[in-house]
Amino acid sequence: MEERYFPQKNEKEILEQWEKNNTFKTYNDSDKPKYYALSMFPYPSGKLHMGHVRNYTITDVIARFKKMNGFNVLHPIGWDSFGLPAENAAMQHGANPAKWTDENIAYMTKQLKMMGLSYDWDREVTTCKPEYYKWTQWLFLQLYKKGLAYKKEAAVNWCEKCGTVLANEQVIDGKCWRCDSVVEKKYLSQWFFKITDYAEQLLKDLDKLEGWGENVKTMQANWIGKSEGAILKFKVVDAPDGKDLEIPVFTTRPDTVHGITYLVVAPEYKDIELLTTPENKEKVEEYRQNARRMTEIERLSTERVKTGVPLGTHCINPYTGETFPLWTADYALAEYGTGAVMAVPAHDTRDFDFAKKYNLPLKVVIQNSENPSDCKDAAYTEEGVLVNSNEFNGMKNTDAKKAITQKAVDNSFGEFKTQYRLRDWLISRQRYWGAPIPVVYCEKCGVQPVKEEDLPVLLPEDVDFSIVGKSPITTSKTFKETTCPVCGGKAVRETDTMDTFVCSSWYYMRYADARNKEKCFDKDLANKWLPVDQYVGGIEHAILHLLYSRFFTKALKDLGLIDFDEPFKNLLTQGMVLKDGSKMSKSKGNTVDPDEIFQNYGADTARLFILSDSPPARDFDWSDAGVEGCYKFINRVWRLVSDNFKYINVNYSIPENLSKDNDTLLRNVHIAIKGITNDISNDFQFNTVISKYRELTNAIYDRLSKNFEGTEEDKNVFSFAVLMLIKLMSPVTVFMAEKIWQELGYKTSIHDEKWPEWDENLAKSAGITLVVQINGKVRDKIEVQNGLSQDELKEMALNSPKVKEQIAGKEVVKTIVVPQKLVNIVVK
RNA sequence: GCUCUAGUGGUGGAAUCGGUAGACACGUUGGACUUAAAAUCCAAUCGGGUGAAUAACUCGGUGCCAGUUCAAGUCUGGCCUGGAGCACCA
Repeated sequence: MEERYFPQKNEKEILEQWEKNNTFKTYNDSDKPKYYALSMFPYPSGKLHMGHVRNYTITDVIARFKKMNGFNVLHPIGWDSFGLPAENAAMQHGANPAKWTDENIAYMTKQLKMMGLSYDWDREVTTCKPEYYKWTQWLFLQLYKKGLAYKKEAAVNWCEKCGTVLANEQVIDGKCWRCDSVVEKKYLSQWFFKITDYAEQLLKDLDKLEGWGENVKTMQANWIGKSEGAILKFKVVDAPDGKDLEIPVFTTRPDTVHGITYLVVAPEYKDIELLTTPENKEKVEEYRQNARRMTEIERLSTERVKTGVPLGTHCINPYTGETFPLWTADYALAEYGTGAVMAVPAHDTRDFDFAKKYNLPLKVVIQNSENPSDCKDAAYTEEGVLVNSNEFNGMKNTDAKKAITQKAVDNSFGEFKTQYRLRDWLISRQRYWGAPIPVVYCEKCGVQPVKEEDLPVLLPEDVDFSIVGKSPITTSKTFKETTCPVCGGKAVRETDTMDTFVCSSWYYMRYADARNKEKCFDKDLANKWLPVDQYVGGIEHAILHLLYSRFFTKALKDLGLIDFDEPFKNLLTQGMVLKDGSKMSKSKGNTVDPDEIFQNYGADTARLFILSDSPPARDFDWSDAGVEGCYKFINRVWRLVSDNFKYINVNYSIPENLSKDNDTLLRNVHIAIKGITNDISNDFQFNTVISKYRELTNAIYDRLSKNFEGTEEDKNVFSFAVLMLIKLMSPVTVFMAEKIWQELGYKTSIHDEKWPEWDENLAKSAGITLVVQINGKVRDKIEVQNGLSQDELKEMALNSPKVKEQIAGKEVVKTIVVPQKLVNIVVK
């Protein structure tokens, strides 16, 4: 055995063996229980970054641990390979997006293999390949048939720089999630998925997801944004052309209805022209133009003073008979509720600000009886009792909500209503590098889905990427013109492609049956492997990918394609990889290239280090010294074996009645097995797992340095300790463990070994340190043997000379004995 | 503003049930080995105080203020600070 460990040479050699022996292939038929471990699949951007390394290492260790614990583990990988960067590369360097993507995948595949990840490469999926996107298109057609995919004209988010529309979820602070440029509003006809049909289920089923972090669940709940309230309708009394018009509003505060002093409609409100008097027309029109020109950022700014203009018309309040004016103001949002708001300045801070600016009246209808407010300086938004509200006076406002809405229901001017903030998912993209939306437009038959047997609708290759301002796909001469699947007449293809998040909303199901040419996947296989037992990825997908995937799962279940209704049972959101306290990024120039680490220290060091310093969910600060430390530790373990090779007997047996030193080591091994197993099982605390590797290593070295004579007993216990250490480390330092295993003469892989078990009686030290406290302060520590009775412990504590000295002349009030731990003597 | 999350040495972080605060490392300092260096090994390392002392002892200490308890990093109430998400959502 070599004196030093040479990662570069050994890792390469071992990789070749694993590949040859198919060590990590997953078979569908197995008697073992299944376990599905999954990392969020990467975008093939060119090279792995440290975030990838962290993500894949965490999942890999979980997969290997579960495999050693007797599970049939599915641990696949693939490529989220559609998307803009490939297209941008094509535009900038004249490269073909497919070629660019393929080259990146090839390089990153090499890197992933170098990391020693236990993937079943036979299940690799690549979303940009026709054999995959055929099924993305097929699923689109199923959703279309169910009415869950539809086209509508709407105000949508437009990113000029990316030349495409974006989903709501992809607009961050009014900016594009990808390129950070300001998003504009455009009115376009676009394809949507009806995710809002599932708003309630998506919200309710969050409760089922016990293995998800509270942060992710609340983020999703906030995004879905459920509000219970009422729709109340108000008749317009003086519409300019004498029409009978009604304005419905959504409110969560029907209890304040008697306090309405005006009503606001959004500038984009559909009937606004019918509600405007001729005298006000010009001003209203001007205001609407302005509102339209404003960017989301300007409009959403809470700093901005509220503005608006009166329409000149009025409504009547059916509860009071009072009339009140109509205004338009951009603090009312067209897309939420009905686009109209009843304004109660006394009890809503926004209405209060607006009323104050335009000198609109306010009317108090809720009072706190102990501390009444006239609402002159601020709106009163707390709970209270109704006043100035006719028959509802004296009622608690929480009760009044229901009673007042009920009155509207009884008199047909309102209803109970649950409102969600979630909007439908806009999936059209005016880009080339995505799955074409499989529909055609026929002059006679209108919108028609492509026939399933004609899938996939292939991306054309005769496209020109140099033309700016339109989707490259529209430059194809062959793509657009086609025939109608119904009448056979002339038709044109949809040139929009699907949001890449559609592709990634079902890839984890495809892994169950990745090579199926007849179906998107076999139902039984999907039901067998899913849901994913452990999903690992970045928090940045807390809403986007994770919400879309949940929607897909529910929709696919309703389509009868699967039997489960949540895709990911447990979710681990790993923290970021930082360098010098801030996120690694090219622009900051603080990146560390994984290749360099693999070259200089080997993949084992990278794996060990990235798990060692922080728990997985927390941010991790990369330090060169830390890498160095891990590399040293790997060599320390290697030397432990190589320097003491002569003492190792793989067919060891542990005799009874060990010497004290050997007994201590034996116990330390059992303590380590127990601790490491628990740490992995309990939230994957890999940082403490690695400290326990070090503790055990230290304990074994300790044994060697004291009275180690190389007797049969010494050798047997030492052998046991070393072999267990290597096994415990094998999910993390995968190459070194395998190499040592081979050096010890094994012909099979250590990665097919069973996880070690511990003996509960041995997983504790032979004696305990009894802590003796007086009034809760530590005063003495006594080494005692295990298993003494409470009285014996108490006796020993009271006999301690230090204790005697301290309690002399005082009265012992009480003595508390904690078995196996401490005695606390309370004195006065 | 609302929601979630965290706060422990010089640093990363440990600490099942409330029971020795600071495991394991990094860093630093000193030492051994060496002609020298690297590598390796050993020791010290929360702060204050008493002591000639690397002896012995003692007090304080887990963001702040209270409380519960024999005992609080851990439980309860109130605050402060950082991070994240949402945000004129009626």
